[in-house]
Amino acid sequence: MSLSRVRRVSLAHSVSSQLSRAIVAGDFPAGSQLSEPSLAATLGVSRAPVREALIELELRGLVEFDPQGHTRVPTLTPADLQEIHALRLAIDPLAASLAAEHATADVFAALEANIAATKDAKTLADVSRLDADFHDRIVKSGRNRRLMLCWSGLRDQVELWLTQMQLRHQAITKRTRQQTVDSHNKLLEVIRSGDPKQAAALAGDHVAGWIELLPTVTAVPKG
Amino acid sequence: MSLSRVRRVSLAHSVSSQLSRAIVAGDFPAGSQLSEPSLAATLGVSRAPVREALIELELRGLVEFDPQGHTRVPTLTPADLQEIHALRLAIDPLAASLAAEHATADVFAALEANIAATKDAKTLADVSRLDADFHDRIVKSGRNRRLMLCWSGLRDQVELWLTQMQLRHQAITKRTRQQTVDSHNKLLEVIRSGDPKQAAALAGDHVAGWIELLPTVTAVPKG
DNA sequence: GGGCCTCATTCTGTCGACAACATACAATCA
DNA sequence: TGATTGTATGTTGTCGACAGAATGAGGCCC
Repeated sequence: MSLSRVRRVSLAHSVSSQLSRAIVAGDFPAGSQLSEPSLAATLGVSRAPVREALIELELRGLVEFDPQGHTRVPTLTPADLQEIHALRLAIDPLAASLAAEHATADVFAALEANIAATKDAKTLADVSRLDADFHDRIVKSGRNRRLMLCWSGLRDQVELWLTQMQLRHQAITKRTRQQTVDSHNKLLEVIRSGDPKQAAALAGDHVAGWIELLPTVTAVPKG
Repeated sequence: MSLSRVRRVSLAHSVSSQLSRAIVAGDFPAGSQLSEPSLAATLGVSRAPVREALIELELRGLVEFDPQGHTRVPTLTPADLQEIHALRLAIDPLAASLAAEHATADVFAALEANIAATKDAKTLADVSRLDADFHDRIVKSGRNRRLMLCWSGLRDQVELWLTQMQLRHQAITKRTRQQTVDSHNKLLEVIRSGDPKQAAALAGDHVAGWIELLPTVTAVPKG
């Protein structure tokens, strides 16, 4: 039997990850207030870890503090989404180019598995989750911690936006799914080829394509 | 007389800004441990606001938590600087293109004043501060909060790196200064022209130029 | 009946205290 | 002497408590 390193996990971290999952999943309506005492009571901890988690979530864009100091779930507007997309148009090409330089075989395997899974996706939530995971692996393979930090914040906010638009359970069209699969396949191949510039260019196209895809899905909310 | 909104400023915010200034200024040696009790005693507050400030500083990259939970001033390596520069190569063009779309007359005035001040810069610290301010205004004029957040973190870390390299008081050559002035002038003009694509391209060149400039100043530390 | 004042509630910001844990050092034993 | 144990100190993670501010309900006066 091999012993593995014991890692102590703080309550604040548990609260943070639980809260971020809950917020992204839509457990709290947009604009609703998160009171520290009530969260602390619900989670069975004191206010201190809750407070620390909220500070972290604020910097990640999953909650915001109003002028009175109350914590609220932000109501993401089209302008917010535009901000996010503008940043992604700058970030994703960098991620792809770094991946082209540093990615290893196991990354490719994971990306292939991800694409295979995407072919079975039924809802927008499935595609979204798999897409986020796909880009997660690309970003991580680039080995740039600061880039990862920036990306993870954007990713969570996109997920939150999907939830707030009530798009999570909308069925996807074959065309949307196929488009995603094709796009990811191309991205994977160019990264595997190891050409940073081509990878960056294609990643930019990928994001731009996704942005253009949005109106078609937002046009019919409540699938 | 016009009344401005009274903003209550929390101790945590004061601690955060004081600490970030102190860290960037080099008051704490690289790698040194920041103990909460001692900081709290020095600042005359309890540990709670100090803790909150440290969490914020960690997400901004000005401190890091080691596995034991101790807070340390990160020792920025060349690899860190490379990470930062890679991100800036992606971020700055976006900032410039947004500025080209949204910047107003007062921004141009401020940028002109900044360039004028740069002509009198004596040390690398001067140039660095003015350069950071120059880009600050460009980023802010783009009206993308998420971009501003990302940028401000990078800016502080670059400042910290300059401090750790003991480059702050190094005299600058006329050539370096002139190069900065010329580059900023060109950037200002292309932003003023309102062409986002050109602005983005030029901003990328600007960052790349600055990166290439670095070896020449790091080659002779301790001016 | 409408506007104003008071009060109760709730929340945040801050504080001091305690337990668990890590680290360094001194003491002990083979 | 060298390894091990015990101890003392310092630090973090967490908790409960309190003051000040904001908010809303309810009563009161005109």
